[in-house]
Amino acid sequence: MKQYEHPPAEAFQLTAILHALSDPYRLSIVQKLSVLQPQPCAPLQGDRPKSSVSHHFSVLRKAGVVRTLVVGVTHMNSLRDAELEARFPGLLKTILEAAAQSAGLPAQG
Amino acid sequence: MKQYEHPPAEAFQLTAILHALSDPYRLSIVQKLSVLQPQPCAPLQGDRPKSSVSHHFSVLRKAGVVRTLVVGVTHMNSLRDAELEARFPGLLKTILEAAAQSAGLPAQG
DNA sequence: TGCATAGTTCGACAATAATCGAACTATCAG
DNA sequence: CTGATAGTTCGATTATTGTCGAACTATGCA
Repeated sequence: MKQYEHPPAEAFQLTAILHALSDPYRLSIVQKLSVLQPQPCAPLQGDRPKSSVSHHFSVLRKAGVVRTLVVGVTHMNSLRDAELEARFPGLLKTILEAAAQSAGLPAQG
Repeated sequence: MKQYEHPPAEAFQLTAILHALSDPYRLSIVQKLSVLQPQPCAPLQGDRPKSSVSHHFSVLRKAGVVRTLVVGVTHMNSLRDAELEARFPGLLKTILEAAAQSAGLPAQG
């Protein structure tokens, strides 16, 4: 049950995080994780082939946005929200709010 | 004195903004603007050739991060902070704080 | 009109990133 | 060991970005 490498919070790079979140597909993964966590890759896959999904998760992992825990045969992903919050306070939350806002402003109008 | 096109705030795309800010050079421009605004391109140029600088400003403009006002022979740039704040509350501020934090935590240690 | 300044546009090239099929690895069930 | 499942790695292709010199545009000043 080999695990992944994850950068420590001190090594997080703001530009890498912004880049990771600047892709709509990856941003949508992060949004989904923010409401249900942890979650395997499969239900987050959408219509993409597995190799693409794997690539995007790897970008998210390397940026420090997501942590992947190998448990049995599935890979459980969760946001590294506490570490992100400690390193870059408010960043993830603000971006998620902005994302929620831009994608069909919920039940208000 | 022809002016530039700038997207209206309603057309801002979160992913485009994140992408614009995910480049270290562009992020540094935005940081400099945040402390002194408005400012022409020249003093923000760093060591890059004019054509590169122009390209990066164009990315920032198209994303809605920067507004460029042509006044006489210089192009005065400022952040569209109020509009950004209205559209994506806290986003720019949080990113700027994160940027300040990651680039050499000031006088503390 | 002529020249300097500030910045853009063009076009070519280099580097980075996204996409996807196919083959592979690891774990679990039988 | 066999088969199934979950996801990765590889390698090739394409698309998007960044970079920069050279030519260009617009304004201001003499």
